[in-house]
Amino acid sequence: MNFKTFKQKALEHPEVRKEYDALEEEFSLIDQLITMRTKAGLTQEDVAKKLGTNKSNVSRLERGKSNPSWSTLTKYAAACGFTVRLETTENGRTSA
Amino acid sequence: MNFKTFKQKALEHPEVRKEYDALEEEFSLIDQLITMRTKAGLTQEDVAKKLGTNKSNVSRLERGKSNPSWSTLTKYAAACGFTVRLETTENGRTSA
DNA sequence: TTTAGTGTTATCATATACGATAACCTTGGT
DNA sequence: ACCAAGGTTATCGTATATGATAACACTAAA
Repeated sequence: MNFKTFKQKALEHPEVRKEYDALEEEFSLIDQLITMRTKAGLTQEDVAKKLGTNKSNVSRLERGKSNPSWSTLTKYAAACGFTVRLETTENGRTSA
Repeated sequence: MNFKTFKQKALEHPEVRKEYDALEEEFSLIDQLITMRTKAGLTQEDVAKKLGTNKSNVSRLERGKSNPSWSTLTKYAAACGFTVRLETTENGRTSA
């Protein structure tokens, strides 16, 4: 069990999850995908069904084996009960 | 001249830009792309060169004629001097 | 240890993003 | 009116994202 797996597992526990939510962390796109699903308490198959696809494809996405399109990210997030937005940061300052 | 065009034009003026930066607005992905480039003071051709591609493709992207991949968004932003991040918002609350 | 649930990998087919090129349109300056 | 800069559109080729299916791996619980 590596750290990423550990983190995702930990999020399944309400207390951990609660503390975690308090933080504003920055991590990889993949981490964010997995975290959304974990927070939603869904399996890859659950998400796949909502997306009208298969769990293998969800796995591929979460394993970073592809370079997802914006709509894929949007749909995946929606299936997990999230909305997404592109946060852009100009060299130095943060912005719209 | 429609509103979107007007907004982009307005951003070229320093005073407008300055006031605009103060706001945290939320708009479409395309708006964000165009705004990044406008803020950077670059032409589509400028960005295209930095990306190693052609202005026509940049136009296609900004006109919403495609469904860009995450890496395309990242590269485009970098060419404009920005970094991007996927902001995920869980139904109701905001999160990582 | 077997089993069920979950996730992973491999492979193929199809849709589409992206690059290249060329022609065209729009607008501002002269 | 002309011109040049910036932006748009059309089209084609290639790479790759995504869907479908099937086989495999891992873990926890009985």
